[in-house]
Amino acid sequence: MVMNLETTVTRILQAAAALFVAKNYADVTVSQIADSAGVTKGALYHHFRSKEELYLAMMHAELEEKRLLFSEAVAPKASCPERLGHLLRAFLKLPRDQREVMRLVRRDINIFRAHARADLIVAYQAALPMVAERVIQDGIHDGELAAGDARLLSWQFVALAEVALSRYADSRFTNADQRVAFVLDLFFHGAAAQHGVAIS
Amino acid sequence: MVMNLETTVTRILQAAAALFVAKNYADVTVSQIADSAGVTKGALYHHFRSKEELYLAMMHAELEEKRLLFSEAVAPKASCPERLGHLLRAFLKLPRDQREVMRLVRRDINIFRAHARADLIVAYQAALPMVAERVIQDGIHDGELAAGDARLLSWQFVALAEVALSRYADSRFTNADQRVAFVLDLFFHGAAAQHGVAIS
DNA sequence: GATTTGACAAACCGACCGGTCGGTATGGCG
DNA sequence: CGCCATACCGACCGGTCGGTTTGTCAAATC
Repeated sequence: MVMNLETTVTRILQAAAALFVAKNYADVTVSQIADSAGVTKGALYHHFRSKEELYLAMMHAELEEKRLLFSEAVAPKASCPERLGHLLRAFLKLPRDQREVMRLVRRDINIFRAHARADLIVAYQAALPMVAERVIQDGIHDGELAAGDARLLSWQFVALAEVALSRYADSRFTNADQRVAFVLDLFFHGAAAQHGVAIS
Repeated sequence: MVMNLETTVTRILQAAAALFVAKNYADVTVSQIADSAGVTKGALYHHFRSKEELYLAMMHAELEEKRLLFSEAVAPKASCPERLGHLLRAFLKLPRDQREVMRLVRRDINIFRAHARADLIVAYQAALPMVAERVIQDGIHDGELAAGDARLLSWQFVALAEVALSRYADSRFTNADQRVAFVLDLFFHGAAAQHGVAIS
């Protein structure tokens, strides 16, 4: 026994991730997931008690993976903008559908009961906003950022980054550096025209 | 004949809006919509050919309403920040579920076929981002904003505004003015600490 | 080598839901 | 009044989908 248990489970999780990114929760059937993973529905239900449990397992696995990735990206000691730049670059290096997984949380958050929902939000926040929040908190502490609510600012930062990753934005940037610079500049200095700013 | 045709249709549309805000497209049944509107499913299907058509009709009606509202809000001649402030205030004055309707577009956009999807996106963009875009374009033209892609900037602005409308943000602001000022300040001047800025 | 156990397959079930359809009520119009 | 169009009702159907049940086979256990 055991044997390729792990490969089967991970194959199911990967198939589920791909399908849930491509289609709505309700429009993805467990049969499709099973087929896509090369197993039968019976096998799938042998490893997961329900469609919901499978979805949640997939999301938590993905989010934990991202959390580790992003945490490492901002780990080096550097200035606040540099570290947020590292974060953005780590995000950009992900293949498109890996990035899209982050979007699922917001899309599907209201289809689960309160308990599962809260767990998902916690996992999502740990994966991305809280990583940014810690960097921003350091930035506030070091005087690189104006005093303010670090959590709110981190969400704002993530929101700006997401827009800069949209399909429309794809056509506006020629490379990743440009995109990163744009987001950082907007977040730190805003969109107003510079009228000869004096930096101390 | 005719008579309360209009009231029946609008009651169905309103019931649909409320339900689709509260639950996923797939989790809202047409029977629920009919019940909530005080009619039978037969009556509903007398006025709408399908669930999808009903949803789309509801969304287009809502978005057109918002488009008018927002367009009026930014109409007065004023500075770019002032006009964007008007836009934010118009948004804030809406009851919560009216605001949430705007979120539906992003949530449900990928459950329809290409044609309906494109229509929805156009209606959404006309309702909010393009209103902001025109203001931002004027701002760039008048030198209030740094030169840049007005469309991309408008999306960034909307993204910032949405975060500032989140439930968490609710707890960080005591009144609407504070919220508006926060978003405007962040959008125009960024989050960096001010080191004695000289404005011409 | 008999038995247990876990991984998987395949057929199946029950509930639900979008959509249909035959029919009724109402009210304008000639 | 007779005729027709439109608003609306409510029972019903076909299909789908999450989940279950039963069976099989191979590896582990004794």
